[in-house]
Amino acid sequence: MKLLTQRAGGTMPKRVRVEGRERPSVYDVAARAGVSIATVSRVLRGTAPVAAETRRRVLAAADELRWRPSRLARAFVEQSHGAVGIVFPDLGGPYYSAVIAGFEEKAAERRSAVLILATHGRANADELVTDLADRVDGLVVMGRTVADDTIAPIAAANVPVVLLARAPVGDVAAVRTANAAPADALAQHVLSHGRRHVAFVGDPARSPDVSERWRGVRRALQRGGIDVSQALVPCDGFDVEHGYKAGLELFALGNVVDAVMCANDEIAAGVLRAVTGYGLRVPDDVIVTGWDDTPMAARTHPPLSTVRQPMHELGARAAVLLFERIEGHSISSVVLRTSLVLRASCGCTSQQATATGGRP
Amino acid sequence: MKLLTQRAGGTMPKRVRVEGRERPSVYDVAARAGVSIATVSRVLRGTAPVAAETRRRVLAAADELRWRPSRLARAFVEQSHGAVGIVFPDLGGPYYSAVIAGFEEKAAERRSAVLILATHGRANADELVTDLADRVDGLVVMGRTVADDTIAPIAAANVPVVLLARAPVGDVAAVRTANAAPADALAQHVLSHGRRHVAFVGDPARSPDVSERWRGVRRALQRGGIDVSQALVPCDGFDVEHGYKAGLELFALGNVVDAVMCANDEIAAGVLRAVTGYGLRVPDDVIVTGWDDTPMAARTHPPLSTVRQPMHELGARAAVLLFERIEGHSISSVVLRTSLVLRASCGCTSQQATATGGRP
DNA sequence: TTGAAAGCGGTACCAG
DNA sequence: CTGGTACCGCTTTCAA
Repeated sequence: MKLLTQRAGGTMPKRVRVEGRERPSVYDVAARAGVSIATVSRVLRGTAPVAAETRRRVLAAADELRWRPSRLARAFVEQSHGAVGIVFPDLGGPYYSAVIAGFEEKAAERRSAVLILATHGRANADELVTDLADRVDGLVVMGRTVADDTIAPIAAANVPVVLLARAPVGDVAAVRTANAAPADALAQHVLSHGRRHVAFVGDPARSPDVSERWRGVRRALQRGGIDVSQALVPCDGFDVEHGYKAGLELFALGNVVDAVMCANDEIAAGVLRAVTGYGLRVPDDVIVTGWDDTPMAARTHPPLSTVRQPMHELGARAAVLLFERIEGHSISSVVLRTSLVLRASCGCTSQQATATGGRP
Repeated sequence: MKLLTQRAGGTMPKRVRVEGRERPSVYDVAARAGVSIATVSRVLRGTAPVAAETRRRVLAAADELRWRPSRLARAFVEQSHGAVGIVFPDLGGPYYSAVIAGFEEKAAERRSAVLILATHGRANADELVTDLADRVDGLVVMGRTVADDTIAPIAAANVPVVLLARAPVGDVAAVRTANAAPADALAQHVLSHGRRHVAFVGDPARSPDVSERWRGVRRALQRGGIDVSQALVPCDGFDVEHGYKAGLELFALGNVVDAVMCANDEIAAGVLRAVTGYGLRVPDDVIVTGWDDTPMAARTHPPLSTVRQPMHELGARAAVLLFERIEGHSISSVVLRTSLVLRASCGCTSQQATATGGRP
């Protein structure tokens, strides 16, 4: 054995390495097994037939040396990171968790790692995303997390990109859910409960989703002959606190509002607190609606009427599309279906669900 | 210029490459700028002085070719991934979000990418973690996400590891918060409200944190001469739904319970619903307490008495420790301080906070 | 079935 | 200040 590994002009690796603290390499394993590095590679990858005995020796050597092929080297030679990235504005809240979970699940199936970047409104977000693009085989970017001007060069550099929760731009595909149509339907439903003073709480500038929802709501209100000039109530965030604040302000203004449609469930929960804090009854005095149908929607008092969107699937589909794109297939955008979930907060007692918008 | 790049034996790269669809490499840039690849590297890294004019030419060439050095190659030659990993059982809920946010913040400061792995109780979690360990410069592992037997070989292979929300094992450092002491203190406080029938809702087998909390509670109860044999109420998850179910079962048994201490705030919120659903009053009939002091704790009805732990800092400290370890420094474990937050759910109206446990 | 050798795209050392 | 070149650890022809 000793002889084998030392025969001149034979399998001896050029670099002589002392088996010390260092991480072993293919050369060490090859030497120990008395074979060439090519054979070691073949055994590990199963890419070509290897004699059973040789195979055994290689495996034994690898095991004894506790060798694991360097991912760094392998990634380098294969020109593939074996990882995909996903960019969010934030990580908190049930919506993001669900989307990420869906994405992560599909990535794990493909044995791909997931790089997560939450921009948190950092000033250098664009830089971080550009940076991330260099580290992954493909990238999913949510909503308006980064500027289109940042995405364009990345996509142009042949990095597969899939947009999430927004419209496609150029030839960059997107996965999103229906917004305007179900928002319109929900608003119409609110009107059908006899309401005429409807407010929408949310910041359309914050996300394409919200922007579309507001558009749908406004459309329905206008169709109902309602003045929408005062209907939009700003809300700087998507969590309960921001909803609560917005709710307080809304009623502090002494507004006569008999329905508040919110950009998501958490804002709605906050508004609900504010409303009841003012001694108003829901839905009798004021209707409140949410969006997403997160678990909390069924638990508020009263339970929230909302629009269910498949958050988990949103992430999963984005991942699937991304991997198809990475594998060289051409992909096209997807709009997922949503459904109205009517509960007590709009005055409906029974739950009904109606599919709206979206072609899957 | 053309001549320059073609002079024999000169700076012409051995590999002749047609400037086509391919990603440009240093060789292309060097050729275009009429310099050697060494100079290109120097310009980019600023690792050695370069003449202003040369520098300009290199930059121009890089720009024209839209060249960005390959991260794959750089990582390979530098033997560094420029990324750290973090392993969680799950991603939902405010606790994980906050911890991740803290971790991610520090990672971004170091210009390191973050690889997230949520095991979701997958059967092959250990395999995924071992896999992840090959892709990062260091790893943070939360609680009992994976078996110690999985961690050991990773740490033994010289991959920096920091444990999170659990005790250190061997020479692997950990960042955690105080549990037993504040749990003991909180339980004692509950007893001071005259309660004698105290239950603890949570699964100690699920996380070291919960295990310690239960230990502290039990200690206090026993010290108070209370029988703890029936005090532990199982709860399979950390969310509101599981808390609700556990709460229902607890009272369905016709138990005479006058205080329910929960493993976290969300479970407590669920229990609160169940309790009030049974027509019991909180805190008059039953005291309910949580843990974490997540934003929701202040919003429940009545607001939750709980134990505040610095979730964001937990993630941040883990990151800082990990980077120190990656940089070769030796690190030691940290226990972060927690504090009691007493609100109405235990019968206290005013909020008081008392630091407990932990040495920072 | 196996070995030799050519890269992958950078970094950094050594001369000049 | 600049060029030549030896790696980094692995995968993959090409020959034998």
